[in-house]
Amino acid sequence: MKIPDRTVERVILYRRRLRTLHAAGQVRIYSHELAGVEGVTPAQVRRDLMTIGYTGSPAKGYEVAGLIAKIDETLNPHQDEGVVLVGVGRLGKAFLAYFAGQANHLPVVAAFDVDPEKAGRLVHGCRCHGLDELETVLAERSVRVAFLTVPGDAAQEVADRLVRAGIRGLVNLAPIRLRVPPEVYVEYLDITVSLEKVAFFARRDARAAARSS
Amino acid sequence: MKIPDRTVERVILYRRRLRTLHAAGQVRIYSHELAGVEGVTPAQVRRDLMTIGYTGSPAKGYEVAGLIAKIDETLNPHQDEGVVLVGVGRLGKAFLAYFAGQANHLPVVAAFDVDPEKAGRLVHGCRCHGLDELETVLAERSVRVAFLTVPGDAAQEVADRLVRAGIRGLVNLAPIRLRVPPEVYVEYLDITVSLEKVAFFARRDARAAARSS
DNA sequence: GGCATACTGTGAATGTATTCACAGCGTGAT
DNA sequence: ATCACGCTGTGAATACATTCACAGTATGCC
Ligand SMILES: NC(=O)c1ccc[n+]([C@@H]2O[C@H](COP(=O)([O-])OP(=O)(O)OC[C@H]3O[C@@H](n4cnc5c(N)ncnc54)[C@H](O)[C@@H]3O)[C@@H](O)[C@H]2O)c1
Ligand SMILES: NC(=O)c1ccc[n+]([C@@H]2O[C@H](COP(=O)([O-])OP(=O)(O)OC[C@H]3O[C@@H](n4cnc5c(N)ncnc54)[C@H](O)[C@@H]3O)[C@@H](O)[C@H]2O)c1
Repeated sequence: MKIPDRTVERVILYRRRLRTLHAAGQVRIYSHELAGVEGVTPAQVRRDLMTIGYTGSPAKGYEVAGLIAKIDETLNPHQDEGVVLVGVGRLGKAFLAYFAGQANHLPVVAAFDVDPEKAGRLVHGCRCHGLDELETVLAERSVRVAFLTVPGDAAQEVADRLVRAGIRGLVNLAPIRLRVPPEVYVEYLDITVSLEKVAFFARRDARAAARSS
Repeated sequence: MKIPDRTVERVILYRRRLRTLHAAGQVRIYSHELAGVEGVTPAQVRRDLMTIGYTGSPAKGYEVAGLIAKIDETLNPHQDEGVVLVGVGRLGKAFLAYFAGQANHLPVVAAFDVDPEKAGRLVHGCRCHGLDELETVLAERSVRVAFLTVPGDAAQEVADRLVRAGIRGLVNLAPIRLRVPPEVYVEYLDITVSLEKVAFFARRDARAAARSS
């Protein structure tokens, strides 16, 4: 079953909202309620849930707990898997701090940096290694996903090495497009591009716009 | 002339690459060269340039300098405009540091935080104000775009206030969807969602994937 | 000068995403 | 029991984005 990129993104948003509602004691939800919160149409919500194969009932809507379970099962069929972060600079440290404070099912299990100053230290509870240990740690922890927060001119080189070490997914914060083999998925978070885009659309009469990232 | 979201994004990437090439002395470029670097097809590049109304010549390709000028003119028809940042936390500080080191045509002209500790201080060369000065500063500098790096539970409230103060575009880093009037454009940079998406696609056989953000 | 080349510009085709619109149904009201 | 309601699930329609494919053409070469 193939789930399109856009749908995956929205389903992740639904899940986040559903968890909050579940914690607040809500048992059922209608497509238009979820839609309202996430800024999409009810039809889209129904189509998305159909895509992941979850079925509600016309009179009662969707069961919050059941839907969360279905999403978990669809998106995270395996055990919690660790991710790593390469480039413990300002941005990298902010990320480590942020993820340290979260009970995530995708914990950051290790960080890496060329700077020998940083090797061996704990940064917000996350062990920072020298680059020489990269292959070993990745293999030990069987990590498949990495954050890339190194300077732009080191990014390709580091990405190559990560891919060789078995990484299959990258969240790239460096302002360059990476060349990777087709089986590696890259998500680009390009802050400068986002800013320029917003500056452009802020000028014209933008549609409310949703789109995540 | 309406330029689609996706095209704007790619054009911004082309411009970044073109600036590097121009600095390196390259005078002309073919669609397939630009495409190769940015991970899109040559046909797409040509279509994008057609959309912004730039014309090359079959034998010589596109003129690097002319194309940059055309993109600038299309995307940034006005003078350099300042942007502001609200929420001088870990992420906000990283951004301020980053943009301070760049000669950007979208300079961060002011920052804001509720924390009285931060008010009045200079953070990486950027003046940090208390929230009470928000309306005044925005009006003075006629700022239309803002970064939102406050905690999730403050984001909606701050966004409302920014919109009331005249903001027309937001780059939102907080993990919630904002309710804003339709004339306000919001770009979501949701790091957790990106991570989860990558974790999902890293598992299946991902297509090389481009997509920015 | 004439010709072969390799590109661009673009209509048309294809592919993908979203929305419409409605049949069908379980529920709660009566 | 029966009915009316308001929801879901989904085929079909639409809208949007990408790619194909090729005519047209400026250039450099001989
Ligand atoms: N900070 C921001 O707000 C911001 C905004 C937009 C983009 N970015 C991008 O994010 C990336 C990181 O930004 P930053 O501000 O944290 O930079 P930074 O300079 O603070 O940190 C970069 C870190 O990477 C390390 N590093 C350098 N080369 C490395 C290598 N080959 N292997 C491993 N580690 C290496 C450095 O030692 C440093 O600790 C950059 O590509 C930057 O362009 C940052
Ligand atoms: N740090 C990360 O790597 C990371 C990753 C993903 C998402 N985020 C999101 O980015 C946002 C900022 O993250 P952070 O790590 O910088 O948090 P932080 O707690 O370090 O910083 C938040 C800042 O916002 C200020 N603030 C709080 N309420 C405010 C208000 N009403 N008006 C103005 N300022 C206010 C606080 O004083 C603080 O300085 C959060 O929404 C967080 O969820 C951060």
